Amino acid sequence: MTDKIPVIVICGPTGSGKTALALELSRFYPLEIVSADSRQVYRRMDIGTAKATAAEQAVVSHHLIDLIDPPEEFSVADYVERARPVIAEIDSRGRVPCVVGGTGLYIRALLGGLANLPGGDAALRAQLHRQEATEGQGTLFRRLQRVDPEAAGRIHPHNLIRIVRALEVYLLSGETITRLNAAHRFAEMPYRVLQLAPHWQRPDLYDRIDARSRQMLDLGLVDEVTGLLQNYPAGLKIFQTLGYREVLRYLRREFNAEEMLDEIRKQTRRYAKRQLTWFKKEAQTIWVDSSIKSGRVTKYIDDFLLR
RNA sequence: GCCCAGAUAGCUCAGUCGGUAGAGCAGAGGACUGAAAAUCCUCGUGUCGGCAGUUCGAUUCUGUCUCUGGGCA
Repeated sequence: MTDKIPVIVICGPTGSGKTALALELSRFYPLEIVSADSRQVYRRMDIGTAKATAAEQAVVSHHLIDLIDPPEEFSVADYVERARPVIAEIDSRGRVPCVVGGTGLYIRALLGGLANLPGGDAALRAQLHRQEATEGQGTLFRRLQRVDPEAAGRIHPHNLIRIVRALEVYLLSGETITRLNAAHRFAEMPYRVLQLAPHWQRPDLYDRIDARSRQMLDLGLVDEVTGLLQNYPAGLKIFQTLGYREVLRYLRREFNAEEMLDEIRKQTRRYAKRQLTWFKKEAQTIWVDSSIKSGRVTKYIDDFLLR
């Protein structure tokens, strides 16, 4: 029980001040930051992912940032595999790992473990998508109904990505995703966790998102995307990233500058809402007044670390 | 000051041959186990600008007032 490594988690929606809070806390506690962000793992995606700046990274050690180049693929499993040893090392140095990020699935998998499923197979996925395209909409869903009716009952017929994944698991392992997941339920619990999330009134959060969207453009997001396009094809997955895809459409003249900004703001608000839905569902999330001055955050941490 | 056109959901607008109304967008809620900043689902009651008249019944017709565009002086 008590020999479990203590981990502080700062999660929550984009723009809620997770990074700032972590930096602030690192002045009072021997923290090292473990990013939990599916886009900050990419090099050359700095502005649009609101990555901690070099100066900020110099103040506290940051981990799991800038791991791979844009053409490379990355998954939850890669994340967990890399994060686990990093956390162990931080602990062995007598410091406290502080997981900071908004990618809910990564955090859940890190803290709860991942079921023993086969990894993603790009070629198989492409093949399945081809089947859907040639044989008509609904083909894969009907196939899933035959193979794993329970999964088909859970997954909406339009949610192709999920349908493909469920079929992929079956085709690669011979076992259904339903059965493989059933025993697991994110129940590993390898760490002792304090999970905090900055709390905001919705309009205030949206104001922050609006301001940050504009700031990203002011800092040169368009140039960042242009630079990426000079080196990589526009078909890469990273160009589906919020912010980057809107800039791409601007560069293709589908948007003018104002429409691009509006679209980034809107999509970011929607993203924040999805994140809120995710973290609200996790009962252990403690929503805290984000200003450290209230003393509430430090109280939680003191209690947690002294336990 | 006069003439014309508007005033309906947060926004843009449609509509009701008189039986209290519906689209798009915005917004809200939700799902999620190797693509997760991805992907997917659900949700539309609002003094139909105010007041009065006609009518069994007015958001709809009539009058009047207010406001907003545009035009003429």
